[in-house]
Amino acid sequence: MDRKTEYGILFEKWMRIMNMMQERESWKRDYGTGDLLHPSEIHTLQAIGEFEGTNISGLAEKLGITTSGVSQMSRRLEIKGLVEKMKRPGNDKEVILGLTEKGRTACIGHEKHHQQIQLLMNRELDNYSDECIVFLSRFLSRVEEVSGDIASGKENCRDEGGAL
Amino acid sequence: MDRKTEYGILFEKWMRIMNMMQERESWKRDYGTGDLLHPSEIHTLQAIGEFEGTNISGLAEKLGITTSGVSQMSRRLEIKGLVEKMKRPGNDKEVILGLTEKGRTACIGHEKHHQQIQLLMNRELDNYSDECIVFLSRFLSRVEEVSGDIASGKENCRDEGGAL
DNA sequence: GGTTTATTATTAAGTTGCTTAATAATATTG
DNA sequence: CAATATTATTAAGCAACTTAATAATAAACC
Repeated sequence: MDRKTEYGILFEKWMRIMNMMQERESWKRDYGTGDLLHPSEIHTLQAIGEFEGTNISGLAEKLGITTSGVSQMSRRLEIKGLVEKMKRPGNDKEVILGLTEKGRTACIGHEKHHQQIQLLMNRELDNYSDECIVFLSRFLSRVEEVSGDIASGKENCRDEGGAL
Repeated sequence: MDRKTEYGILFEKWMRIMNMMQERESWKRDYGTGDLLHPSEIHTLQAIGEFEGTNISGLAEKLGITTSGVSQMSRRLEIKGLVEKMKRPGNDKEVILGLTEKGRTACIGHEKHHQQIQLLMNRELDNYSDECIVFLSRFLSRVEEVSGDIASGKENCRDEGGAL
């Protein structure tokens, strides 16, 4: 099989995988608390755990969304009993976020889930030579670079980048 | 550097790329008609072009969404002047979909955009040996397989799969 | 100290891309 | 011809945001 044909097949595979990932973005899951959490909810929860004690605007910055979005999401998580909101001591303006016990449980469940996926990848990678691993690492780095370049508008497009 | 460490770095890279792809899913773009089209709009448009003359429910099946969703999206595309709706001859029930000239222009623009991204990947792949290409192809196939398995519920989860 | 300005959080309303449920119209079948 | 099925649309709702407006508090300035 010639190289160009192989490239085409490879690209199609890549695109199919990307599409799968996008579909998966609507799924919800129980991380061990009995609640079905949406990806955005568990993602926010994880960030609250990682930056425990941060205020709304701090978290907004970390997540790259508006304070409004964080405010809404944290209220939802508070209602579900996963997050605690309290005033920062000596400051009546800022609201700082922390995990409840239940929230911590969900975070641990999420972490475990993450590790399970990583394990799957590790098991796959075990089948290949060192050279392959080095190549794959380099290739993914390049994808990340190029993807970032596109995102920062170095391509001739008005508002978007590609899906590489 | 030992293999396990390399695996960790690789996995992080993979996850970062997946996250980038997801963010990109909200961007809109001008495909040569002056309209800024959302990914879903251009995706639907492309499908209408591919299965020209299909009815609403046929397209819904192809896209894996409800007829209601297709009905709404096709109305939007009709309003934007990209899609034409008409009754199937000899049938007052079915609505068949086709592209307008403008819609065709957008589709061609989309195709070109696709090709540009593919070109970027091809150029990158040109730097590697045949062995690397064969490996990458195999690796992506495995990712697709495993990802599909997870999706069809072969993992111990209630409603979700992983992000491999 | 008091006034202006800035920071911070919330809320209301809007958007996208769907979903489910209800409705209406047309086809098909018995 | 009546009952059933297919098809398309609409209304309402949800998730995960956004922008714009509002309200409260803190900081800076004079």
